[in-house]
Amino acid sequence: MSLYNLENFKRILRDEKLRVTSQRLEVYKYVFSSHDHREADEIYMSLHRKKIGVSRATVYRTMDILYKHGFVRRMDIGRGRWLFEPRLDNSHHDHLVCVQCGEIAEFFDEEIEMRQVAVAKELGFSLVRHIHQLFGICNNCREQKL
Amino acid sequence: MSLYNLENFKRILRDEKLRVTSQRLEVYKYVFSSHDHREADEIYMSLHRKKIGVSRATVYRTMDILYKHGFVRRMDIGRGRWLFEPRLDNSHHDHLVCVQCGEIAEFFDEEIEMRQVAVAKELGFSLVRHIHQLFGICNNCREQKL
DNA sequence: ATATTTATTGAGACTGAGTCTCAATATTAT
DNA sequence: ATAATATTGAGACTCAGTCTCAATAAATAT
Repeated sequence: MSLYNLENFKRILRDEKLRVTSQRLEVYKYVFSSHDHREADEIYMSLHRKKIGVSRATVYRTMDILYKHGFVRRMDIGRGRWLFEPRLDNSHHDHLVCVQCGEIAEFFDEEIEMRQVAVAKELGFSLVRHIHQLFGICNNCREQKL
Repeated sequence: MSLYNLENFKRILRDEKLRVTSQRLEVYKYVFSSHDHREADEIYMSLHRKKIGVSRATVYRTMDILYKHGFVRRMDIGRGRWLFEPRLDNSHHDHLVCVQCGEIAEFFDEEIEMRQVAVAKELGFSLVRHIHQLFGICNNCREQKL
């Protein structure tokens, strides 16, 4: 059972003195309808195709709320673009992306996490956050090349 | 003595059948005049202030050439922006950025590098490249807060 | 319930780093 | 010197994302 169900989102909105609007709920429901990583514009277009009327501005604004309250993760994919994914549990992970087909795998490595903190400390920094993305070629794509 | 001196750049241009133009040389000279990490537009503006006439388009095009031929590194700082730094040696490193003052430190950690390859392999990928940025608060900024 | 207050929405203008166009110009080869 | 062709630059364009502001809808007070 995920912490992040619709009722929880409504509660947070109320706590923050934000209004519970049908648009916000539609965006939430769509984002949490799968585990997929999506761009904000993709979300807007999908809702649009499904005849669910939520403007582009509202989708972007709602994704900000979801991000700021920890409902979704945000992955910088360059050129000013983000990929959002629903946060289904509280575990941290980073991403491994296939440069051929775009497939995304998630990883978490205790050793890397610890070394990051240590490296920062050695240089006189206290670590706040990190971006870590690996790019490679997945098994599928490698086989197709042979 | 760095591999990357002006003569070497000219040689590469000739080898690639690219023309040796005063604009390209000016951009090169400016980028290699310090170790600083700069955005393309900063480079354009600096040359402009120094009354060195190189258009914005040419600065961007020249930075592409420098990047593609390994003269500079490029660091994605989000929202479609890049930071360039002259590559003064062949060693790989990643960055640690102070979220308060923007100071940039460089790091290289053998352990992290090895784990990245291992993690990718475990998930069925062969690693091609990675983005790894740490964000923290530097000693200076921490002290100023006290 | 109804009125009042005020947050939210949406169409479309705007932003800004970066890219592209194409006529004029500069470099290289002959 | 001339021909062939790559490069340049001014400014238009791109595109994800942000902002504006009048109209609308939620929440609150009466």
